Amino acid sequence: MVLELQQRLGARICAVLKEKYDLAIENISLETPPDLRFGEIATPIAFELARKLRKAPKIIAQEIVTALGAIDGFAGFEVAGAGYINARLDRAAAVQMAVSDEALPSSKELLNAIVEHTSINPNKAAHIGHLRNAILGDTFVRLLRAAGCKVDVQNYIDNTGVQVADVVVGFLHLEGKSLTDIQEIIRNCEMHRALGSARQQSSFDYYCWDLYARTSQWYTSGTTEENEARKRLRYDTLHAIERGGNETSEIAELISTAVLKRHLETMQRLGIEYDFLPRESEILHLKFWEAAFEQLKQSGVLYFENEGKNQGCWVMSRATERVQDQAGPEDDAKVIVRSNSTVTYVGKDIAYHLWKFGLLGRDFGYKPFFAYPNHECWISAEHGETQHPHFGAARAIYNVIDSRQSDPQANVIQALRGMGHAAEADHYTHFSYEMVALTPRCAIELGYDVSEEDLSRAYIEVSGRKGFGVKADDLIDRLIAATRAEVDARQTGVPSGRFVLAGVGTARSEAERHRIATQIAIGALRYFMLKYTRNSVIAFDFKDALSFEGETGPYIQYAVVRIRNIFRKGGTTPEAVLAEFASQSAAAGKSAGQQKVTSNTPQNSDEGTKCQDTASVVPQEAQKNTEALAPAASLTAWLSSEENEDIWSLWLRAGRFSLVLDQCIAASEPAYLAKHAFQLAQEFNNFYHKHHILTEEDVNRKTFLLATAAVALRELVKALSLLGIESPEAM
RNA sequence: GCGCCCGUAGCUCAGCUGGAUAGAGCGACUGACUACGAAUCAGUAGGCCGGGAGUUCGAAUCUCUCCGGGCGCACCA
Repeated sequence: MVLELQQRLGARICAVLKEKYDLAIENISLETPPDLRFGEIATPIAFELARKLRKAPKIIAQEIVTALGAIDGFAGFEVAGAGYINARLDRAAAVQMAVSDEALPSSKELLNAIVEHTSINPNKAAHIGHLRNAILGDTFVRLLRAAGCKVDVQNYIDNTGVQVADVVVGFLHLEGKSLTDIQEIIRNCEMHRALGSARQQSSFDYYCWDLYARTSQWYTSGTTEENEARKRLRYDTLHAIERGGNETSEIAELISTAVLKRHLETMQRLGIEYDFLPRESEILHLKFWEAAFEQLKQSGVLYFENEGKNQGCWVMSRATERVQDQAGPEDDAKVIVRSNSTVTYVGKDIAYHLWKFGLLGRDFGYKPFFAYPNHECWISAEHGETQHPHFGAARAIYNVIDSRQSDPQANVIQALRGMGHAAEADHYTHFSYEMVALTPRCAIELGYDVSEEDLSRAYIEVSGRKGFGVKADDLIDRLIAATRAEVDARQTGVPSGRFVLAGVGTARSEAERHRIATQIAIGALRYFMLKYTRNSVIAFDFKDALSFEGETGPYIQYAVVRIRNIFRKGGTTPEAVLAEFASQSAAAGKSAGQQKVTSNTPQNSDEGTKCQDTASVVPQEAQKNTEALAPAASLTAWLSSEENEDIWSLWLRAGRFSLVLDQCIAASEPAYLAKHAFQLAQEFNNFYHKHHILTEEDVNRKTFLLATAAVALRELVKALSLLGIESPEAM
């Protein structure tokens, strides 16, 4: 609603500037004034034009205002301050717009996009850092889809790296396990899992977490000779895995696949699903790099270095500035192919991204891998199924990768551009975010040894290698336990201050309690990860993450539950109320437009009768009284009176959704939506305390208040669902 | 040494492309539950927006510089 009106106003101002001053200004900056006293939309355009036109801003503003005339949806314009133009909305009209829930303007060309996120090395359990990645990525996917974009979700699996080799070394050489032993361990974990045993017994990824940390330590814990032998073992294992077709690579595949399944299960708890899992092993075996190498050589992006420190390597110039007159080797260049003719990580990444944009001329094989209730997730394979969906060849890609990787990401973009794929380079977004670290207090709480130096820091980086961090499933389990305690407390009538009314705590089944607790826990977790903007480091602390008050997911969910309770108690539904309110205000709007008051009383229409019988003892009088005023007039009065400013403010906030969505996508920043949802819930709670809806005697006003609640509900549920947070029926 | 990010209330953070009186949450203190459930609401206190200079009618926001903190910059993967 607000977005639409802003666009309308912007276009009109644009036209005025054109005809009046012959100025072609594309983007009229429009903003939200700090206070409703200044109207709903404002523009400082007159300030910008002051110098160009050599006139005082105030005079320009006045000229524009007079030239604007009347615009549909606006009540008027005025000049304020030193030259602001403030626009006041036609509040009754705006409310009607908000009720109709306008379709989203699909302003964006319908881009076919790939969002890649999660991408956890399949050698250990997921930790809180991975949660931030996956939640950010998943939420962004939801935002893009809401805006009408077709999105494939990919989760890149580096199953041939040293990290996997380390766990293989651990199993084979530290634990002396064989292939069949490992199969047995995995089977055992799955059995324990089915029985609902504790995480330590039932999670293969937890087993690997510890083993990986032990192996990492083992490499440096022996004598110098021993350590060297161990390192050799490590690289022999790595190379065997990369080659494939041997028992070591078979073990690696077994481990990484089992851990990957655990990751998908963990993420599924948060409502996160994937479409395709491309694996590094296929990028290797299907010779993606060889195809890319040819293209890179032909385009001249890579060149062979004959001297200097990178002698014998294929390298890529790093920076954009090419100092031509500077002779000699470019030691600063990025090595893509080593002197032993193996390819670096960035090289493989370039090949992979050429595939993403459909520029490689090769494709993966595809096999189904993981079944979600509503769709299948596919995985790359050397020899896939003949029938499979098509991935890749996207117009835009978003890589959710932490900010430490911005250098290699920039390298890939630079290579694309150098190869002449400028459009692709422009649509390549490194969706970067800062890490999740632990506060020293949290680290101590978890029982880790914290050094003196770390104690003095604000936060300590998590490390999978050291086994230092909070595992994702542990956190989710703790959250569910905490929310479950709250749900039970509200259930058994142990009140947090208030008497629990009979009937309020109607006995809920075990399954129901569990479901509610889970919804709240996930809501708390997702909101916690989304409320910070991307480039702020989250210093993780259980106290903050386990909080359900204030700016949290449960706060917003609670507002939803409150609204639902109102409708439940009132014996009506949001849909019915909105339908009634819409027909009422539409009819009234028409009559008001004709300057005539009709005797039409929409309250008596069949739609609205349900909520009538409980309240309104004096329907006849009430109708008589409001007849003189007519719903439109009273609506306008309610929306503009001082003591109802909170109601109008709530409607206005509710109408900002598409504007916020636009901003989120433009800035790749889901936190804006999180903020919006919280503010909306906050305004609703304020409204809730101030106006008691069900005891309102004026039936027209009661309908109006119910409609306000209904729109708030609709917008809250919509915003929450885009944040991946469910709206519980009860709490 | 080079590059990127951060520095805003006691703490954790918002502040969109420069704009009107710098906002939330937590914590502290005061109040409000026999109402549609208080996982809530109202109120009070708390700020040279790291320092300095510049651009501008106008700077938390842009530029430069200094200070403080974090992360990158390998033929590792």
